[in-house]
Amino acid sequence: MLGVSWSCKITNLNQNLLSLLEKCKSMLELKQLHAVVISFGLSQDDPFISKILCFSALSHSGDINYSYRVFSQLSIPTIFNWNTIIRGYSNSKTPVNSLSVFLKMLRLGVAPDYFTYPFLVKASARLLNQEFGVSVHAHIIQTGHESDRFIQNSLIHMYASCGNLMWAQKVFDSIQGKNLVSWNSMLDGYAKCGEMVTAQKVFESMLEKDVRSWSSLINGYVKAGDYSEAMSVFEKMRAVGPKANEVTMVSVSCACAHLGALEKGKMIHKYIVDSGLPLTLVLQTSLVDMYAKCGAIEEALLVFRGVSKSQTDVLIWNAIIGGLATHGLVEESLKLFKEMQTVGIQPDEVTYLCLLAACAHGGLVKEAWYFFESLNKCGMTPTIEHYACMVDVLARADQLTTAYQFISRMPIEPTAAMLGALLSGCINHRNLALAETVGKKLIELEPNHDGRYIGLSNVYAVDKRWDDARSMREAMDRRGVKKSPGFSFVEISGVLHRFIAHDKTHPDSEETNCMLNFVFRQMKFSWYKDNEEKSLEDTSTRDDLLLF
DNA sequence: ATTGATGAAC
Repeated sequence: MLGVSWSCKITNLNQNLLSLLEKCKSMLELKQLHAVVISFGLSQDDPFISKILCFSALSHSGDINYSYRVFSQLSIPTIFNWNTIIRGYSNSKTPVNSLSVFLKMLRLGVAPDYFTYPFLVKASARLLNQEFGVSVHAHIIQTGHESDRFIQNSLIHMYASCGNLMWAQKVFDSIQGKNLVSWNSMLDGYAKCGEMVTAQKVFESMLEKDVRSWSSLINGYVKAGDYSEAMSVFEKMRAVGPKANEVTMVSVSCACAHLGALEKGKMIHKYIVDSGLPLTLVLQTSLVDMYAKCGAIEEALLVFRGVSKSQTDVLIWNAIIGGLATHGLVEESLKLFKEMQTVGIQPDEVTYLCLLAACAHGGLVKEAWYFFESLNKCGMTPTIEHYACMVDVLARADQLTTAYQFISRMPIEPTAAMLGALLSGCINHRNLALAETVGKKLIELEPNHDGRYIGLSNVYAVDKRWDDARSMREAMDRRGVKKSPGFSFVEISGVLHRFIAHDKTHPDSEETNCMLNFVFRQMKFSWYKDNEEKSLEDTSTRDDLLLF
């Protein structure tokens, strides 16, 4: 009697424990339940251990390292346990550990199964390591799993991620009975590699399309820099396609950001709210960035302030700090940086880049040096962009010699953009001797870049060396450098208008130029008022050359 | 139990 009752109680306890493990929400809770499992002597008991491994390896609030520690205590892990760990690492920050665990498995003579390989292939894809991918592929063939569709689909993605579209296509062609995932993986592969003509063809030949197909195509156009095409695919999707989701909207708002299309951006925002899509942090970040890039910094702040501080991460702080910096709202930008530290978000390399950009706009040399040094103190290595920003700060603040020395003492080679910043500093602050040296260096560095000749020509023009200035035009012709026409976009009532220099095809071209001339004359007038000592004749000739 | 996607700076 007693035995039956006890075994009944234990069964109940086990059931309760299992259901508690299934409902587990946090690592703290999981550790408490794990303690119970251990105290009941069940630490080798598969159902419990499997649940513990799954939560800590796969859940969003899990901890893969904890999972691995539990795993390594097992005397005989099941294949399911092995797969859980490999899968967990494949989604982690260190996918390379998936491959270490795989090697361990092979050394112990444990046979992987058809669940193991998709995780391993994913790990190789995330590492962008084709060598790993190919060895995993070899194992797949050796163990006779090459016609598993899950495995084949993951191989397409891996090869495409590594830039090997030919092999991705080969795997795709070999699939008997391709499914939507096969098609989407192939489409996404072409789109990610910027092969938009092929991507478009694949998309059109698909009989069945889902939200991922559309999103891949849109995102491909965004990554390829064809933002208007991305927008028109989205319009078409709204008309005939499936309902857009968060990923679609992130791509679309990124396209608006690059187009500076505020009206469209606002429509996108409205669409997100109206269609009841959850405003996730990723989406909010892209909205903040979109509004900032479209010049609507107030709207950007509104979206940003709508996120509760405890939900924020470094990316959204960077978006708003950088947005304020480009709007010249330097004080606000630095204030938000302080606020970010109060909230406890650690700044990263990009944060410092935004801060340096703010300093450049505000002429804050001391602060820039402080940030540049804190970057080093926090154990981060300044990138070429950080150095470029510092040069910009110094050049704008008329510390040209310091800027020049800074460049020569850098541990890396200077970029053209960096010398360009120095050059414009030299021109603005009339250090023409240094300007000429830098201008010549720039042409040496980029002899096929039209702007570099114009840069040096501008130096001569400011110096009134008109013949030298004109000779730059000849130097360009001699070397066959073509001046590519400049163009800009203007959005009026949601319609994008493109203006190319000297292009008169726009219906309102005449009226626009009339207005521009008016504005230009006004500007000149106020410039003359501020610079009365400069002679009128000289400047008109100079304008001519500066604008060629 | 499995495969396919998205955000920040330059």
